[in-house]
Amino acid sequence: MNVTLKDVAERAGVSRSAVSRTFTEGASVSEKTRRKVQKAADELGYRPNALASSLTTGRTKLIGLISNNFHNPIFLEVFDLFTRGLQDRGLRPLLVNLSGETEPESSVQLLRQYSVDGVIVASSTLSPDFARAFRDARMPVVHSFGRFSASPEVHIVGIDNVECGRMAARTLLGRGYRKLAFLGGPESATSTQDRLSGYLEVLSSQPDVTVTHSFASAYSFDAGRVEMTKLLMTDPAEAYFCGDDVLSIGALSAVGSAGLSVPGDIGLIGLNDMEMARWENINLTTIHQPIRQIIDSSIDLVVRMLDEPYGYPETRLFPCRIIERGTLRQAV
Amino acid sequence: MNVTLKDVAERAGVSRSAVSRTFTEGASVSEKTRRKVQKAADELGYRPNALASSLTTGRTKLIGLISNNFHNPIFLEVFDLFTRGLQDRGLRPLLVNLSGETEPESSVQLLRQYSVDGVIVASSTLSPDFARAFRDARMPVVHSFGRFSASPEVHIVGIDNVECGRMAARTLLGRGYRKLAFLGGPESATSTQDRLSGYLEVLSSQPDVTVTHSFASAYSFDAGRVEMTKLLMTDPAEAYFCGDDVLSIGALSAVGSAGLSVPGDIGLIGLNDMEMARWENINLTTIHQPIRQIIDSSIDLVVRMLDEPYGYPETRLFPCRIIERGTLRQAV
DNA sequence: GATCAATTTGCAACCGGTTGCAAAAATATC
DNA sequence: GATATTTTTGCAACCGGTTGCAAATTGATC
Repeated sequence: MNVTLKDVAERAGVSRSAVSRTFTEGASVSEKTRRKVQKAADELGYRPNALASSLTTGRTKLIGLISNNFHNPIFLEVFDLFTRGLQDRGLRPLLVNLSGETEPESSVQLLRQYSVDGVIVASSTLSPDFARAFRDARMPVVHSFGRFSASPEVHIVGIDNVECGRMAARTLLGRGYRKLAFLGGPESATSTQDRLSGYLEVLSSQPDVTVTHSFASAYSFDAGRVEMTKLLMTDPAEAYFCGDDVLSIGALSAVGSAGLSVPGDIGLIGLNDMEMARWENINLTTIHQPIRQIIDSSIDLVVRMLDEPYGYPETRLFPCRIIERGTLRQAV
Repeated sequence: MNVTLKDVAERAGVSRSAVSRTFTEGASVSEKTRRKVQKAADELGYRPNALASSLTTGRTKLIGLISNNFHNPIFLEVFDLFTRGLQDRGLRPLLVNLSGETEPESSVQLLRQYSVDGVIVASSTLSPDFARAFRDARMPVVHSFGRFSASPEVHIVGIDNVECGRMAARTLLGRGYRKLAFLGGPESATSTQDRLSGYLEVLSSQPDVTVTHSFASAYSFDAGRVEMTKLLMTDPAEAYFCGDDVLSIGALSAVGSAGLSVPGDIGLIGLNDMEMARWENINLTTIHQPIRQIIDSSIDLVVRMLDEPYGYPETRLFPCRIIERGTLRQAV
C-alpha cells in the first residue's frame, strides 16, 4: 500500500539499513549511497513511518496536551501558543479534553497506550493529582498554570497566585476603595484559593476595610454574571477582584443589566489580560498573566525532560503586572 | 522498561498470541485462558501499545484535526466539540495548527508519517486544496465548515453560505434599511465570498437599495474594529451584515467609540451565534450556525470512511436561522 | 603495492504487537 | 469408546522501522 523502507532499498539497490541510515540524523552513510537513496525515495515519495520507528527508538514525538478548560476564551490563545510552540520544535500535540473527568487514571492509560514522550497539563482547575499520576507512570510531565509550591512534586510553570491576590488588594486600596470583595472561580480551583488568600492577607490587616468573598461555579461568563447578579441584590461591595477576566466580563454585564455603571458605581479588576479585555466595549482593568512566557517555558521544560527524564522538579514563576484600563476609578 | 505482551504471556504461562487475543475484540480465546491472562495483565498493569498494534492492523485511531483559526473564540467551542466527539468514539485528535501555512504538502506528510486514520479540516478560511491534498494522499478526509458544492471532491459539512447572505439581506430589508453594506472576512475566504454573493443577489434586484461591501483582513475582533472605524469616516451605511460574529463585535466596538449607537444609528447583524453573542453587553442579532450538528456529522462521516474509504463524496448542509437580539431596529 | 586504520555496509536480531495456519484439545455424534 | 467436528492454542512470519556487530570497502602511510 504505502511506500516502505524496503521499496526504497530495492529501487536504490542497497540494504534496508542504508535507507534507514540516510533518514537518521548522525548515522554513518557515504555521500554516494545517500544520494542514491534520496533519489529513490524522492521518486517513490517515501516518508519514514514515525510510529514504526518509535518502536525501536522509544520516541514518538507525541506530547499529550491535556486540559479541561474549553469555555474560557483565553484557552484558545493557550492552545494556539502550545500547538505552535510544539510544532516549531518538531513535536505533535495529542489533545485530551478532560471536561468532566475527575480521575486521572484513564487519561494516563490512554497516553501510555500512545507512548507519548511527555505530557503537559494545562489548567489551573485540574487537581495536582493529574500531574502526579503522570509522574507516577514515569512520563515527563509539566503542569502549566499549576499551583506554586516550594517543594514541587512535578514541574510547575505559572504565576504566584497569592501575590496576584495581594497585588489586586493593594491596587484597590490605593484607589480608595474600602468595602471590598472577591469573586472567585470554583472554590476547588487552587488558583482561586490562592488568589483569595493573598487578597485577604493584605486586606485583613487594614483598619476600616471590609472584605467578603464568593465563588462562581466555573471560570465562565455565565457563571460570573449569575454570581454578580446575586451579589447585587443585597448590599454590594464598592469594588470586586474577580478571579479571572471572563468572570469579570460576566460581572460587568450583570452590573450593566442592573442599571449600574462601571467604574462609577462599582469597580472591577480581573486577572489574565486576555485579548478580549482590551476590546473597547469591555476595557477591563486587569492583572496581566504572561501566558506566552509560561507556555514557552513549559515547552522548554518538557523538551528538556525528553533527554533527562529524572531531573529535579522545578517551579517557574513569572511576574504579573497591573494593566490599567477603565474599570476602576482613579485614586481619590 | 514497560510491561509488554511477552511479560504477561510468561506470567500467565501462555503464548504471546493468547495474550494478544484476549485483548482483541472477537478473537478466539477460551474463558479459562482469558481469565489467566486478565489476572496476569492486571497484576502487571499491562496495556497494549496502540502504536505497535497499528503496525499490523493499519489502524491508529488517530485523527488529524487541522485548523488555522486560533483567534476566533468560536473555535474554542469547535475544538471542545470535536475533541469530545472523537474521544467518545475512541478516537484521538492530533491537532495541527496551520496558522500561516499556505501549502498543504507539509501537513500531508506530517499526518502520513503518523499514519492517521482520517483527517478533519476544520476551517472556512482554508483553501479547498488542503482537503483535496489529503484525498490525493488517499486519507479519509472531511472538510468541516467548507464550501458547498454540488459536485464535491471530498466530503463537505457545513452551511449554505450563499443562503445565509440572502437571509441577512431579507432580514435587513424587512427592517426597512435601504442603505446597506457587507463587512466580510478575508476576501480569499470562500465563506466570505459566498455570503457576499447571496447578499448581493437579493439586494441587487431591489429598487432604492444601495449596497457596498468591504473586507476585514481576518475573522477577528481587531480586524472588524479597524475596518468599521475606517468605514465610519466616510458616509456609513444604515446597516451592516458582518461576515462573522467576532467581526460584528469588533464593528460594534468601533461604532461605540465613534460616539454612535447600535441599533439607533447603525444596525448590525452577525453570523455564527457564538456563546459571546448572547452576552448582555453585546446582545448581537445574528444568524445561528449549527456547529454542534456540523461537528457531529463530520465525525460520523470520518468514522464511516474508516470502514469504507472510497465512498462517494457527500455534501451535508445544515440550515441556519436568525437569532433576534438587540442590534437591529424593529421593522418600520 | 603492502599494511594498517577509519569508514561504510549488510546481516540479523529486535521493538511490541497481530494473524494465517496447522496441530492440539475440547466437544459432539453415534 | 471411536470418530468427526469444532474450538482453542502456539508457532512463525510479518508490520516498518533501528542498531550492534563483523565483514567489506575506502583511504592513509610508508
